[in-house]
Amino acid sequence: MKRLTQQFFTRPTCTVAQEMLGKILVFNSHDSTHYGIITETEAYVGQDDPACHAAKGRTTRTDIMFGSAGYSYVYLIYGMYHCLNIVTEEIDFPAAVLIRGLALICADSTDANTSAAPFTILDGPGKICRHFQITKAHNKIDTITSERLYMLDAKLSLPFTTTPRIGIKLGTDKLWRFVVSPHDIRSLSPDKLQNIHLPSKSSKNLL
DNA sequence: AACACGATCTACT
DNA sequence: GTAGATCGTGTTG
Repeated sequence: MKRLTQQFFTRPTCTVAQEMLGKILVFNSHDSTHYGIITETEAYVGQDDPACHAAKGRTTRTDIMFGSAGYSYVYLIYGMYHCLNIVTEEIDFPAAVLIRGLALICADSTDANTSAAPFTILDGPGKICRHFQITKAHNKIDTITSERLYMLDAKLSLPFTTTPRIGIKLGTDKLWRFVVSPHDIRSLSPDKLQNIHLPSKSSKNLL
């Protein structure tokens, strides 16, 4: 599987957010590697978007959003949860995609005799970072080149719906949240998943 | 230096 | 449906 390139992220944020659905997020914590199929995203698009953290201009926190596409933007919300974003668009245009949902890929799900739901679904940006142990220590990682945090193109095409963004007060008129339904996640056919070769040392199939 | 509040989640009524 | 946890950041003085 190929990694997502900087060109992938250097495009209109809503396009990137939609196309990130079905891609594989990879994160190496100190003791293990986590994989998840991205199933929900939101776009935050520039200074004209009142919900975007960079709407009021460049600050210490939002500086990363003005930088190169493909960098991580991790922030603490409500004093207790972290949220993971990927910076998009050209330099000096502050925008990012918030990763809100994942279908976890576990080695345990490789048992072909198990007909139970193969995926654990993490719905919510805080849950994702809590599970992966992503913190502000992982802010400003270049996911194009990093071995710690990056994305892979599994060539999956998933249907999705478009809704207003969640948890914001301004900008709710924009339909910039993109969601794959749990049903469509579960109905991912095994033959498609067989094409997913995780970049482990043994490089064995997922299923 | 003090203050208000947020791209959330959980528990409880 | 509503409240509370909890703290970094940006703004104001």
